[in-house]
Amino acid sequence: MKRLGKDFFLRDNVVAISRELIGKFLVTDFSNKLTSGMIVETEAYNGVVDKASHAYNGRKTKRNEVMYDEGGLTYVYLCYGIHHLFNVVTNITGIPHAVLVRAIVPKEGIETILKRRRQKKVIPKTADGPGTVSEALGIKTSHSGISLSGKRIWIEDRGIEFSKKEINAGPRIGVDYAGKDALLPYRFRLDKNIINNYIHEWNS
DNA sequence: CGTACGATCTGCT
DNA sequence: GCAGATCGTACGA
Repeated sequence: MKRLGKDFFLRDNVVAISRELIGKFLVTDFSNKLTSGMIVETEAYNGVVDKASHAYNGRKTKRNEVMYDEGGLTYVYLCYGIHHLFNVVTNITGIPHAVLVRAIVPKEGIETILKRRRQKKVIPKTADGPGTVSEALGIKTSHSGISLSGKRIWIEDRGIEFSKKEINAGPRIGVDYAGKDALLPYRFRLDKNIINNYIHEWNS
């Protein structure tokens, strides 16, 4: 039940961090409603050399400037005019690495999560996809640039470990424009059977 | 200033 | 399987 500290996010290897985040718990606490879920899918974005990254070739705008800040901050931006996508900034100041959280299995605050998602019960699609993750946890673009050491959003290690075999690596979603980089195995997801087992176990 | 489009989701077919 | 929704952001003029 320990919160991941800055040292975890300040490290250099964003791909390794992306894999290690599988099985950790993403927690939010907005207006006294605590909600959480186990991270089961992530994607790594490898900074200036990664064509799929917002920071490719040193690109820096008002939207993505937090990526250049120190690891352990959030980067949330709007996609397709609707979806708020949640990322964790990693590496030291000046190196714009980030990990996109693509799916979680809801754990705490289920009632709040279902209300936010306008659903009656937890199904595999409740927080599967980056837009739905943010909706389930109440994360919006206004939460970009805040610290994971604060009281509103953080990540916990609750001692759940998965073997390499249980975590599949593959190409990232929706980055066809990235050419060769679109093929890199920077997407990590927990085995679907294991995910479904947790969904069942935590809702019965 | 104007315009094109995206690290997507949903509902309908 | 596919189209429509929907709007801030980036970038060129």
